[in-house]
Amino acid sequence: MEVEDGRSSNLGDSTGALASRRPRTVWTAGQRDALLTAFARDPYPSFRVRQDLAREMGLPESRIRVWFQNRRNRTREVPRQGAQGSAGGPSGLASLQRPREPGARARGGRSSPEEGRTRPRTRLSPAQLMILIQAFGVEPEPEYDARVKLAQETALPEDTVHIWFQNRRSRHPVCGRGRVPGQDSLASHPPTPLPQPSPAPNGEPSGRPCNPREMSLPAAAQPSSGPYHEGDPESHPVSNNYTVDDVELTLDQLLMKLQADQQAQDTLDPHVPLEDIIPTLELPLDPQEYWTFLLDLF
DNA sequence: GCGTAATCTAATCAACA
DNA sequence: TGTTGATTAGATTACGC
Repeated sequence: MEVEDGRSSNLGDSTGALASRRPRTVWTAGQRDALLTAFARDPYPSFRVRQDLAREMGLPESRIRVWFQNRRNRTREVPRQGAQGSAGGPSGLASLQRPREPGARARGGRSSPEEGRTRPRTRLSPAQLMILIQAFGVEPEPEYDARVKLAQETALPEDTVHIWFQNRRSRHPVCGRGRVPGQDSLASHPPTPLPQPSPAPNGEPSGRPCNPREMSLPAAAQPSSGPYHEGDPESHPVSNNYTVDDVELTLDQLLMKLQADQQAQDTLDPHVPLEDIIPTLELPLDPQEYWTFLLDLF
């Protein structure tokens, strides 16, 4: 599994400043020609085609996907003045209509299932999930550099990390955070610290979930008032006979173990089953039960 | 200053347990 | 059937030339 670093030779380095955004890709004339040719052939290339293009150009597949997204948007744009045809939609769209199945939706719709059409679905391991959830609790909107670090820690492509955060934000909104309209959220937050094993008692992550069900791991033990206990003051302890303190403690241990392993190996192997790690911890509760609880929690 | 890469949200599909 | 990774449209921001 490759980790996209997005720093190909033809990428500009933005002055050495903190990379809140991925350095802007500068296409060569040859690359642009190849992209335009591919776009003329199919504005909705499959994952396989995008991957082939990426390989030819020595760039991450995600750059190819974004180029096609932007290209479609620009091609679709119609003049604001004098535009008409409200009944049939923008006329400029005609050539861009993706072949759709009957009943396919306007958004998120896809053509019929086809081998290699989409990227193979990623199955995140418990260790990878733990790292991501922990990071999300600290910073739900990680900047580019932080995403690259997380990608290295989890051995996932940066793009997959990015998508995971997007999905997570949309499905697990956090209180007290929100994008200010007209403001680039990427530039509006300080550099993202990587997750720490033990948040200070009062140093809870700002990204507190709004949903009581959402117990981002490090924020699990929060007995104080607030949306967490809305209508269910006994909702935590979370499960069985465990208290949140038990969970917090063991999660801390688990994270420290993972980080120690990572330091020892330079990179964390996300494929190491969590069962192999948990028994080595000094747990205040039964490892097997804890493992079951973790699976339930995730 | 313009063109466009990068990023966001929202909606949706679809694989899988 | 619910969860969640992947994809899309559309809008916006900010960087390279």
